[in-house]
Amino acid sequence: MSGVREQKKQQTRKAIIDAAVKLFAEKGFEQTSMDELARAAGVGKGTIYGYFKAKDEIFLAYCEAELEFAFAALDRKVDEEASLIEQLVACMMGQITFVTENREFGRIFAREMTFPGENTRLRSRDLDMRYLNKLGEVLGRAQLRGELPAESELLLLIAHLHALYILVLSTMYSGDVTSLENAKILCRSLVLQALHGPAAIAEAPVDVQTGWQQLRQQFLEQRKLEM
Amino acid sequence: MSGVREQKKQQTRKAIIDAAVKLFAEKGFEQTSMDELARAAGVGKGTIYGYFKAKDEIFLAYCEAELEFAFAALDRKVDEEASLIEQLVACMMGQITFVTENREFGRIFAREMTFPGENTRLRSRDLDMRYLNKLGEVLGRAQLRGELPAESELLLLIAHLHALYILVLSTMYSGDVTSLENAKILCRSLVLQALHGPAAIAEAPVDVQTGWQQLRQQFLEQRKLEM
DNA sequence: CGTAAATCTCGACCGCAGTCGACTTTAACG
DNA sequence: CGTTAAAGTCGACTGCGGTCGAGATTTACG
Repeated sequence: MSGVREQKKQQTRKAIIDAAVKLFAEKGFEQTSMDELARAAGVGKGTIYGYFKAKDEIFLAYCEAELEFAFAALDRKVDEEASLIEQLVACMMGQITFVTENREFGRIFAREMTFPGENTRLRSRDLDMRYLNKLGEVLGRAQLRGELPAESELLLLIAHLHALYILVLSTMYSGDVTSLENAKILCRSLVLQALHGPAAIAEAPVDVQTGWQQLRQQFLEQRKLEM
Repeated sequence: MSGVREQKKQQTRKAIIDAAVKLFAEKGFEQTSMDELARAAGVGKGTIYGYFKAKDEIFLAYCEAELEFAFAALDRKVDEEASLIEQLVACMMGQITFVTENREFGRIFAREMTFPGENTRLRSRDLDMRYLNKLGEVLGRAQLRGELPAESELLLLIAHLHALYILVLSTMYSGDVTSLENAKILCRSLVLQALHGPAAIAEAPVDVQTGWQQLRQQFLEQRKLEM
């Protein structure tokens, strides 16, 4: 029962993740082969599969480490005194910025989180629970402040906002939105609409309106012209 | 210039797609190898890559054919006389039903549509434009009927509804929603909220409220208990 | 200790998607 | 026609993710 074995296992696991973090960052996920990874970690290829079911899973482990940073940053970024909308936009943009820092990384991550395969389902669930909780906190505080009707269904609202987040992410991969500023404008417009109904934009501050109009114009032109 | 060559090309292309439709339906996308597909289509494996860049692309071609049915069905299903909400729910459920008929098929499709890779971007854009247009029609008619404020930003609303559709799809793959009925309840609740604001559920008909409450309960239990 | 069982490690191996360049068929032109 | 260039076809081959079972290492126990 001397933890020799357990200790070694932890070491090996760490060696694999460390090697993965290094290689994924250096040359990308797709471009890193399992053979390389095994060599870099100083273990046999088969050994890796004793620790992770699949390459994707290593990737998610890597994500978890990275996500610590992202969430810590989020806590700093979300100003509890700001308006509900600004807080929500900050939440969404925090995630989007993070995911978009490495485009390829982000796509795999987003795909796996949004439409998880059988083997990554539970893990992805854990991960997005954290984000959902964050949204819940923000909404809960707003409800206490009276900025949100008391009879709002928070869970439904969370789902709603999560949907908008996924959409914005999607537009960044489909090419409809190409900059973080535009993503932010889209976030703000959508959140506004979600909280204040279909006519929200018409009643919004001028800068939000013009921002949206520009985005709208870009979208229409792009969809017409391209291909 | 005698179209002999062109004609043959069309034949070959058709043979490949036909074989793909047959095999994909029979044994699934992942389980069908390119060697098999080539043999079934009566061509060499390399030849396929003269017609399609990658396996995914054959898949999308297959989708396009299937989608014809789905859209035709959609036109039949969406009752222009029904309330806006029912029409929107019908749109969403039409897509969801279609995508979910073959789970694995649906996941690949949803992933590729929501977070397209470089090579499938344009094609996926075409495909979802059709759905977006459909939503636009429904919303446009509702606006004329006065069921929607005149100052609504239709494009933003379309984006919004599209987001909700993706979310519902996502819940079906993350395991939070497991039946089409529940998906429908979620759709209806979300659409209601999107059109009437955060307090919409509280003002909704009783059956919608209880449906949502049950779904909510299921979700909470599942997330607590599992794993 | 010794030894048997359990656990862990490894790289040869498998099946697959996708490439390559040798080969065949068609088109173009004198 | 004959000849040449272009277009199309093919399956052996490459590199990959993932498996497997033989062998090494640790544990449990007499």
